[in-house]
Amino acid sequence: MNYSKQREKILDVLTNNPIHPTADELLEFLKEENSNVGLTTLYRNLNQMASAGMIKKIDGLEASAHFDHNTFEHYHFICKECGKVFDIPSSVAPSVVKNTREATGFDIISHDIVFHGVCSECKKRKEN
Amino acid sequence: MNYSKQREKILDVLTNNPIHPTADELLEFLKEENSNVGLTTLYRNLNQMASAGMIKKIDGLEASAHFDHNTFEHYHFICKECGKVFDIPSSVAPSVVKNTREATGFDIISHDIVFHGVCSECKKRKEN
DNA sequence: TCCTAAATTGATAACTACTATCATTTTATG
DNA sequence: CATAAAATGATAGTAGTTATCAATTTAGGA
Repeated sequence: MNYSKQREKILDVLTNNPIHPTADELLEFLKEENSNVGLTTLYRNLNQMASAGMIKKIDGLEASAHFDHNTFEHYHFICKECGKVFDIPSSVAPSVVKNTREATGFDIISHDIVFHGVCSECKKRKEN
Repeated sequence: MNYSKQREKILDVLTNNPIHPTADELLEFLKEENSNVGLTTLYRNLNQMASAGMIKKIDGLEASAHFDHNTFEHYHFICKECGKVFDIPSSVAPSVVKNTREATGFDIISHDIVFHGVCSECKKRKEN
């Protein structure tokens, strides 16, 4: 990865912002500092830096929402090979709501855990 | 909420599908059963049923991804009043990856927890 | 049963977040 | 310097979703 003024600026703005800006918000911040960056450049750099581990992209799921008739509390696992979504029992994270409420004092209305990885079937298929 | 053929069909297809279909996939399933439903109607009903608690919408975050310079393992809380994103320490869900790996046998590459609720400041503001 | 108001539908158009294309510019290195 | 690789950014396009709104359907009364 080569150096570029724009990337430096983007990382700079991101580092000095305690909030977790969206691309749109970053564009705005950059404009305010008179360091305009093209939209494409911004997105490209955010993705590059995220896959280089320099920053973190928080997006949980792909573009489209999934719907589930199972309204019991449970979590989700998305296989990056086959794209299938699997249910994960809520017992894998006991008292996560209680812990979080105690740690923050916030009111928690809902929460979701999304795992990304490779499911059993795809693991098997890749071995052969 | 009044009865409607379309809503019944949508819920029916959703209930009989162990996978967690996207709106697009649902549209396809409905077509296969010769019960065409308009795109708008589908989305409207999914959202209505989700907010009525009849089904669950899995999307974790709003449309746009957020970026974070903090690459330490941590989770996120989104305040539904002010929209701010807060960091939550990973200690609120100890051994969640280990538990999930043991429960499923899946390879877990990454995971994210997103809480929705009301932050301290907004709680205070609403009291006054 | 019929009447009416409220709810629902669905075609169309629009919006938002994001990505592909590609000519131009910048950076790193021999 | 020279040159190849990398990066930029304007433009156009895509995907998922929502707004608009006239036409249809539903749920209760009279």
